[in-house]
Amino acid sequence: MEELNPSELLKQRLQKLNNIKSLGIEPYPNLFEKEKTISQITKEYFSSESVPEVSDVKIAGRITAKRPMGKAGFLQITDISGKMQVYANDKTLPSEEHEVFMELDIGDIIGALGEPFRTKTGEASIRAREIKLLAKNLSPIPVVKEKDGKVFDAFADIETRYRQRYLDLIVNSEVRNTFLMRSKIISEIRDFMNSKGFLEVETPMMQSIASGAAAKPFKTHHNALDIPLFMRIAPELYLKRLLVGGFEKVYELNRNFRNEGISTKHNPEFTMMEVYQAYADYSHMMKLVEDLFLRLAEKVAGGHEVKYGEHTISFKTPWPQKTYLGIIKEKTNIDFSVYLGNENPPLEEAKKHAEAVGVDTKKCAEFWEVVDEVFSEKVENELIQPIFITEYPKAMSPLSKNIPGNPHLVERFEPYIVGREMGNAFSELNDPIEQNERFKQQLQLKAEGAHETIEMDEDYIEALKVGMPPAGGLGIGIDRLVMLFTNSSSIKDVILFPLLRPKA
RNA sequence: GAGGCGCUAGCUCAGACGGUAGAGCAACUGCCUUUUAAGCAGUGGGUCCCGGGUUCGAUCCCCGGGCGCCUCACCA
Repeated sequence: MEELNPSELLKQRLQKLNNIKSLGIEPYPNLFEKEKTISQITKEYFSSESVPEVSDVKIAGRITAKRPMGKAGFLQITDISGKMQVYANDKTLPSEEHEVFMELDIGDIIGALGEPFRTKTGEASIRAREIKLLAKNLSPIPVVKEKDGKVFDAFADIETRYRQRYLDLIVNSEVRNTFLMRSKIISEIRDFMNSKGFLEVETPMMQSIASGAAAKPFKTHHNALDIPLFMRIAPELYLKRLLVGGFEKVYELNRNFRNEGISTKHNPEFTMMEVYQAYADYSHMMKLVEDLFLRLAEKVAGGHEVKYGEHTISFKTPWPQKTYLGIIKEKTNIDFSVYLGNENPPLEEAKKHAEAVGVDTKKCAEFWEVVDEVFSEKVENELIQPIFITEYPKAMSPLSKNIPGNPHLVERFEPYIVGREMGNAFSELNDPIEQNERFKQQLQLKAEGAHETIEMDEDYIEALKVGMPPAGGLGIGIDRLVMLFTNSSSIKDVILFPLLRPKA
């Protein structure tokens, strides 16, 4: 029990708990079998004016409002599907249960059995002839009131909402809806992928080399082997080992971990889907992305349009395409393509161009970092409607395959929606000798001070030497996708328990 | 990591030349047997985020710290 300074509220609740026990009633019974949700009951008994005559409707959920009147009273019960009133008085209930009924609190979980009826104002209700306490609430929940769509005394403190998400879920129905939607979206994605013949697989979350992306990993240690391990920053290289192994269409939908900042768009653990298809290339991945987003829009929003903030996003296919360097030129008039053939493109010149259009390049240590800075400052935010940005410089894409006949550009695209990168895809580099060279170039760039580079993975080169079929690959950030389809502005609003610093 | 803002009752928030605080809801007591932001009457409840300084006196002023939010940086 509570040791230190039980609050007055807690003392009162504990007193009630004892009262209930002294009546011989178990305040935390083992089981109450719920047969129907509130919305099912509503549909079944209250879809017309006249309520069918039955006496044994069973309802269970949490008390979220209480309107007592003398020896009678109404309780508002909320379950996962909705809300319903339960009415009882000293005639409808046995005397002992009536005694408990009178003592019930907002926050208690109860089950009730009784006949459905409409009150004189027409509200769907249950007249209880049996009420069972299922869990006594000792720590009061926020009480939110509502009238005509207007919310009073909203539970709004963001920090408490995230730290005690269960209260947020109990009290704020739009939060509950967002997470119901998240589950639905993820399940739709799996259905979609499975229906296209992709196999869902699981590859290591703990890896001895954190490669496959450019990011800082979390480090841990395995005691028995006495080796360092890293939480994965991407499953990419393992999934491609599976292509070597003969699987032809695989995907993994699970967590990645990156030891980087926290923001409205970043959580250290986030959900990613990666897809690999052998005997395909990036154009197949484009089609897959278009079809997937359109299907999600149809399932979630009932059409090809989704509202996000002030924007209405249309997922009609096909999406437009623009090349990476082309759109930079279009928006800034800087033509970086003239440097493509240059082995060592001049950093200072890039900075001069960038600064001329007002881009701060202080942090950039390398030519292509400057280019990418220009892209994110001057282009990204304007890509509201779905678009594919294509043809990335090879130097920025160490795992992708060249465009045939073009040694400087790779077959790669990134889908952008509402100014955000939603994914990354390319034709997978399967030449082990070239891949080895690309890893080495990454090491070189790192030595020159580039901030994020991809780690060398020699074991992966070994796999490629066995032979990987030509393939297209795709990664999609699922949290951001869910943000888009749930009209959420912070990633914390689509992650049930976002990382927060522990309360001291 | 930097800057800005915030932290007062269980919840939402007021407030005070610096003299240890208040409302609504929730809770408690009484009345009320179809209410629905139920109603009426009454009652209780606070280390005013933490620590230090100034002061006769700090929740308020100053300094330091904690946590959060927003913006920026990095990425997805």
